[in-house]
Amino acid sequence: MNILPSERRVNGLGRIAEVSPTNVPADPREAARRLLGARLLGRGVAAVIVEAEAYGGPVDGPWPDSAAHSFRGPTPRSAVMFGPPGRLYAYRSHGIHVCANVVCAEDGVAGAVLLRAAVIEDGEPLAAARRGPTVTPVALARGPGNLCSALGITLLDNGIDLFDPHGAVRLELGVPLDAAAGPRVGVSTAADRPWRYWVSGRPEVSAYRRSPRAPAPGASD
DNA sequence: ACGATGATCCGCT
DNA sequence: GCGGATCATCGTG
Repeated sequence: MNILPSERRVNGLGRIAEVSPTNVPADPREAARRLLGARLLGRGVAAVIVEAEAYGGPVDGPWPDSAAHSFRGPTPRSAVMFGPPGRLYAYRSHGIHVCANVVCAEDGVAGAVLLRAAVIEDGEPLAAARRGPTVTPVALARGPGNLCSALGITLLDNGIDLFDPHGAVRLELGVPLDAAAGPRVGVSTAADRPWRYWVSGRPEVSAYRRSPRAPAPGASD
């Protein structure tokens, strides 16, 4: 029920200021777990991450991942993924939505974490204003596109340093949390790989949907 | 230059 | 559960 142990809580959902490393594990799977419970501060809204997915890189890298944008090497869109860790990789999905990743691998290596859902901790009226009048509180930042919308993250933020204390969008790590794990949402390849992590029981976690293009569960790929 | 394809979302049934 | 919106991106020719 609680995101953090009760003695660490602030405002029912909070986390702690003194535990705020400025880096994230290089391995995208460890980084995704580590980002659960982290606080994302974006343009008047604070939100605690409760769902994230790990993405690797090309076949010759440490985490070959055919589902990653970086799989076929750097392109103009995916260039940030090959840069230094701690940066924001923001991309447009389906022409409309913006999705946010935290680059975790070392400079020159592709590896990142897609932020999929968060609990609005502060600035809920602003998040609601961005999302629209019919959206319920648990859905404000449920889903990667909705999360960016609620926090005011746009493509213009692509490449910013999330650990810059003066940045417009910032990240503060929290205490490590237990994570449930399962397959990633909507990927048509590597669809069985359990690289999606979430905080059990949180209603803000998005629903799992398998890509209709993915092979039948359990088929080799 | 063109066609296929989405790391999605929302509304409808 | 299903399908349409909607267009940038990327690979291919």
